[in-house]
Amino acid sequence: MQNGHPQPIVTVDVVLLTLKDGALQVALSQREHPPHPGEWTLPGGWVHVDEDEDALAAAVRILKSKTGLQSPYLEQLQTFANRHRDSRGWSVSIAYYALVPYEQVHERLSVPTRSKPGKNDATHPRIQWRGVDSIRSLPFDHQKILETAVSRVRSKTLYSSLPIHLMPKIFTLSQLQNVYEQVLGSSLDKRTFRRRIEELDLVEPIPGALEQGGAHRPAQCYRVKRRHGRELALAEKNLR
Amino acid sequence: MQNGHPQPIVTVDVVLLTLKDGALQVALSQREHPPHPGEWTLPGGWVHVDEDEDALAAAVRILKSKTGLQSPYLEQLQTFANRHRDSRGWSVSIAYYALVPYEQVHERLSVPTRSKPGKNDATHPRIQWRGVDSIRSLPFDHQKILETAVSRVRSKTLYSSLPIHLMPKIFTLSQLQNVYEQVLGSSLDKRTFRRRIEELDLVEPIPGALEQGGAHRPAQCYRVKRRHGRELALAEKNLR
DNA sequence: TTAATAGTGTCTGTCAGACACTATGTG
DNA sequence: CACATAGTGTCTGACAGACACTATTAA
Repeated sequence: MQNGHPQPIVTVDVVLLTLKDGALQVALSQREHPPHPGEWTLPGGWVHVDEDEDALAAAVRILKSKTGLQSPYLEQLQTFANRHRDSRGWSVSIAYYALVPYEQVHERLSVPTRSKPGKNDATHPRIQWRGVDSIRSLPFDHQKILETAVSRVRSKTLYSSLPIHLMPKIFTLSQLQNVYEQVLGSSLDKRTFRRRIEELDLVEPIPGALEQGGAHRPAQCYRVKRRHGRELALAEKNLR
Repeated sequence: MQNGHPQPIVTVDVVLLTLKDGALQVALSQREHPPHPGEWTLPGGWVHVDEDEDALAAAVRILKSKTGLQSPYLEQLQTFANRHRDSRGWSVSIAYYALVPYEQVHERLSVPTRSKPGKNDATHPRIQWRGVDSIRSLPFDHQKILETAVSRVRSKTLYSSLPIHLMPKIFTLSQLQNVYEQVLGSSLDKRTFRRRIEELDLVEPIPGALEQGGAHRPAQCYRVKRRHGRELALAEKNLR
């Protein structure tokens, strides 16, 4: 209650996406409390006005507490706010989407934390990965939030370097092209793809680094240029 | 307070834009109460959980109460949410932007309502139009919200038909091109512009309607095709 | 006639897609 | 050698920008 007005509930929900088994997958988290106890939903939570500086900080905190992830690419998606989406009352969900390389998730969720042995994180959150195109319905309006996020990621993939945030630190151009193709669900022409990547000027070859092992010509290894590193991703603004 | 968590304040702010005197202008509304009493800000207000169905409905209500406008093009912009933007506490602003033809605003704000003579709307809100590029600072974080909106409108103008919502019901292609140029602040090639408009397939010539009067060849009059009328605009979704 | 704006024809440089070609590793 | 994938050369059709040209009115 503020100035005589009852206030809506304010939450932040995060659509965390990764590429696994050749498909775009979303992280679902199991709810502990009503409404929908035990069901799998997008990771979300209340804004904590006493500890969160802003909505982005709330998203970072929630993502870390529910998945252990520290700093994936994170960007505001859209706000979903109406009377019916949550049975507890008129509610606002400031939705974010996040991209993370699967190798990074895998470390976090399957390997016990060695850095602080005294701290018990065995109760680490229950996360389930689901292919985004196999999900038919989710509690609240999370299905719609998910669809909005996937649609946004796919369309930004058409004209930006967004999928770079799904790559490991070192990768080849063929691997990068595969990631684009898996996100979009369609194949791309090799020459055109490489021209685009070169124009974007976001990656650079690692001198002398070649990927050996295949029964074929070894591939040049690339990395993201410094100024476009993952740490800067948080600060990136909407292009349009 | 919900579930033991103090809740943020939730408001909706609207960046209402029009084209007047050859430039993009924004509607500012004079605040009545603290904080910043008497100062000019973006029209905004609380979400009323008892009367608003959703955030869009709140934006419509706020816009109507502060400007008298019924149904301009209205679309969610972005949500600004942090601890510092409002001195009353941790606050959320779900920001919208709206486009309206100036002739329509002019009717509403300067002509007394004749439809319901018994109802007094003489106390109609104080609105001031300011060129968007002449504004250097606004209270709260409204400067940033304004800049985000203007930037979004300009970039969408580059690849969409957004400025159509700034046009009167009947217009010529030259007038439409002028509007695009005024929004963008740069001139466009006539041939290229007309090709684009034709491809978008959003407007149609009005049979037999020519704009007479000038000392030159009369221009064909156009209108927005039915399926793209202003009444549908509210339901339109983000392209990307 | 001139002036002014509406509207069209058309050349040209750029560039994305297509695809063939060369390069270089393994077995 | 065959084979597989990496990486490059290059043709071509589509198309955006540029701009000249025609059309149609008023005075």
